[in-house]
Amino acid sequence: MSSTKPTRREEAAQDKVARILAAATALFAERGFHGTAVPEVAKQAGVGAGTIYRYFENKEDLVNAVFRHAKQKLKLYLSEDVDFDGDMRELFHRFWLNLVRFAEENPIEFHFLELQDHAPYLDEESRNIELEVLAPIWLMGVQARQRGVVKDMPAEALMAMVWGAFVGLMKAQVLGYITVSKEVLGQAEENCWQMIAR
Amino acid sequence: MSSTKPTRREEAAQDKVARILAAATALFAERGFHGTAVPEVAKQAGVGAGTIYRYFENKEDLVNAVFRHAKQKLKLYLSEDVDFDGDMRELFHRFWLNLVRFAEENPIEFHFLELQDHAPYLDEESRNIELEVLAPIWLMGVQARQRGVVKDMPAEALMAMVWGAFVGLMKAQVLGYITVSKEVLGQAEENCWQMIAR
Amino acid sequence: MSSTKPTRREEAAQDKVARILAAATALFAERGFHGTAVPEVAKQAGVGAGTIYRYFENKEDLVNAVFRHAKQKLKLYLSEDVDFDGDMRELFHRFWLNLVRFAEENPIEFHFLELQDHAPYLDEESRNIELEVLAPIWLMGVQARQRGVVKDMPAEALMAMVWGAFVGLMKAQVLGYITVSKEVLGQAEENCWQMIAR
Amino acid sequence: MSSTKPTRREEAAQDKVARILAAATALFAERGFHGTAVPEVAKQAGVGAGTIYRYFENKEDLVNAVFRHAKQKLKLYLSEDVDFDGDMRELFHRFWLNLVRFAEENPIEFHFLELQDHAPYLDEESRNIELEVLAPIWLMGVQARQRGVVKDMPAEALMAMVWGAFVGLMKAQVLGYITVSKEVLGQAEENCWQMIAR
DNA sequence: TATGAATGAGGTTTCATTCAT
DNA sequence: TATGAATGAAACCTCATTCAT
Repeated sequence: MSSTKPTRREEAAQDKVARILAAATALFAERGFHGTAVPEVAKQAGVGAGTIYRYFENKEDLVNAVFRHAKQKLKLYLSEDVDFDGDMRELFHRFWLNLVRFAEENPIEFHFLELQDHAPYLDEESRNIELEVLAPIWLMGVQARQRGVVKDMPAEALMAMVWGAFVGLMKAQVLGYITVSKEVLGQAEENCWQMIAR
Repeated sequence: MSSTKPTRREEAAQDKVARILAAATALFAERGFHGTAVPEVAKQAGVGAGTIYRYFENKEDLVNAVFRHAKQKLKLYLSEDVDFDGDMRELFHRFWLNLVRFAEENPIEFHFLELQDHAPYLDEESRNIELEVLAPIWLMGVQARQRGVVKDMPAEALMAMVWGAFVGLMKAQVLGYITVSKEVLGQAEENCWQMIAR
Repeated sequence: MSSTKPTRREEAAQDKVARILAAATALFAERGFHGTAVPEVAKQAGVGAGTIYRYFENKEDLVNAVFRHAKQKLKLYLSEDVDFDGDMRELFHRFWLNLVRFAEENPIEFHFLELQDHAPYLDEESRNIELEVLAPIWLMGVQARQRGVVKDMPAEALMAMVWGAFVGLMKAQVLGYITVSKEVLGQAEENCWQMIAR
Repeated sequence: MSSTKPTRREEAAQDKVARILAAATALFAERGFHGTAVPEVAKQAGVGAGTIYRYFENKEDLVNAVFRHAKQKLKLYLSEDVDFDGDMRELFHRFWLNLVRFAEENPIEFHFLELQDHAPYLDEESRNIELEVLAPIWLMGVQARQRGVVKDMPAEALMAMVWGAFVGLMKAQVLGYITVSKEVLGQAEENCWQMIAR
């Protein structure tokens, strides 16, 4: 076997990084980048302030790691069980379910990713992963256009509207305006499909 | 009467407040609340740092004023020429146009309002105005539900999705993924209507 | 008159900068660059820690300012009443007196300048002034060589030895090994002349 | 007997201490005491950071050890082949050669020792060794005075000037102002003798 | 009333030292 | 015994706020 068992030290380090990332994600999501102090992250992660700087160059490096970690997870969720060769409505359903599951199982990551203005601190690697996440969705959009199942608009615009509608629902729930039940989510999916379907 | 013509001093003061609000809106929109330094706001507004504190208690008070100012403007735009007694599709069209016009004519305010997490610093007055803005939209939603023109879902959810779809479009444009032409906006309106129409 | 009287604010600022420079010179001379904390400088200067950063970009900028200020003063002292066309022994005497006067009247600056390893933080402007200080001494050395009054060695080496001998005396005094009286200084001058004279 | 042949473990420990001292000397010489981080010393010495604390109480203890080690070496060099009963010029020549050899063969130690302001961290043992190093030079000075071969000044002052002249030469070389050849060093010795000789 | 220099609390980051392995 | 990850005190620096002018 190539993956021999890691030493206890390596385990501890991985655990520590994981705890730092989790704490940072939660605090950045709640208060934004500038509103979060590094020692607060350390405290919530249960480590010393200096420890964070053993694993991350600086605060920007940390937030980029958080961003990449969350996007990577989103990418995994979105790509689950998708079949680009099958029925488009079915594919859309798949993506919708995957997105719902991601938002439900990772509300903090979802909130963090929906924060505006990551741009000022994202490095190139982070910008690349952003594109990787969008790629399969974009592929679906393009195929749907080609097959004539969706409206005659830029695929990117249609995708942006669906994504936005979903985010709008989630935001309204967070703000307490609505409660998003399973049933509402199901209806919302059909609504979105009708929004884009020809 | 209280509204006799203002003295030159009052005019100067109003001008100063206006410049401070404009500068603050732009900077908060660009860098967020915590990422913006009060002296920077003063510099961009062309006033001394201390002057800001003559008109606003502190930084939080300033951001609340910016929030209220932007929301008030949005409220004005949205309420223009709306007729709740007429055709629902027509009313929807009206709201859509008003929203488009607001976003086009006030991109900075629009961006500021779409920033997440105003919550941590909003005071009660600011939260109230938020509801005032939503009221007419909510009224439209409720009426449309009653008349059976829209889908059988919580009106708030439908409104949230439409709003979200519009925001999604705008965001995709800002991020450079699409260009939102007049034509696309018109199609998007019809798309959104199909999303919610029964 | 071109130099109208400065406002009280300008006076206060100049006074503040002077006090910061004085405090920084003393502390850097005593404990070195890395051994001196900026807030300590502020405290000794009687200003807030932040004030230093209004006048100096950062700690490095401060130490460069200290260096330049001290070197500039040394340059003024050294160039007083020197006559390059007269007798070389007389010129040497003049330089020696000037140097003695500088060290006596500005012991802290002298000590600061004799610290080793300014190099790591000196910027170009600071390196330039270093050369300006050496220029007249170097000129004396070269002339003395040409006229055949001093030994047949590189003028720079002779100058370095004289300078070093003087510094050695001062250092021995600081360390408590000797007391350098006026008389000793006079003898030392003659000794140094004999060291270099042909 | 205590000095039986050392075990391999003892050898390893001595080697480790030697490497730590060498690394510390180089880094302290280059960046000063406060500018040098203990983990950097460890890295350059090829040992773990904690290891340094097994052999030295703390950073101050380490720099004292470096100081003593360098001074001890200097003492060895200086005392080589000196004959206090012989000719003074000959003795002076001997000391000069020894000093030159030390500086040439141990440039780092020489640089370290010439750093100003060791005082703040030197302990008593270190101060004592300083005196041990000066003792033979001082003895030469006193004898030369008694025999009337040198000028009628405090011997300490004469020694300080010679030492300073030599240091001045070395410093000018380090700063790039001159190149100190064997020939220059020989002339410099004669110059120094003329400086102090009656 | 308006200014912006001054302040010092608090932010990011480093590093001497410890201690589990 | 040797390691180096972990710590937290303390460094440098920023910025919300005040106040003399």
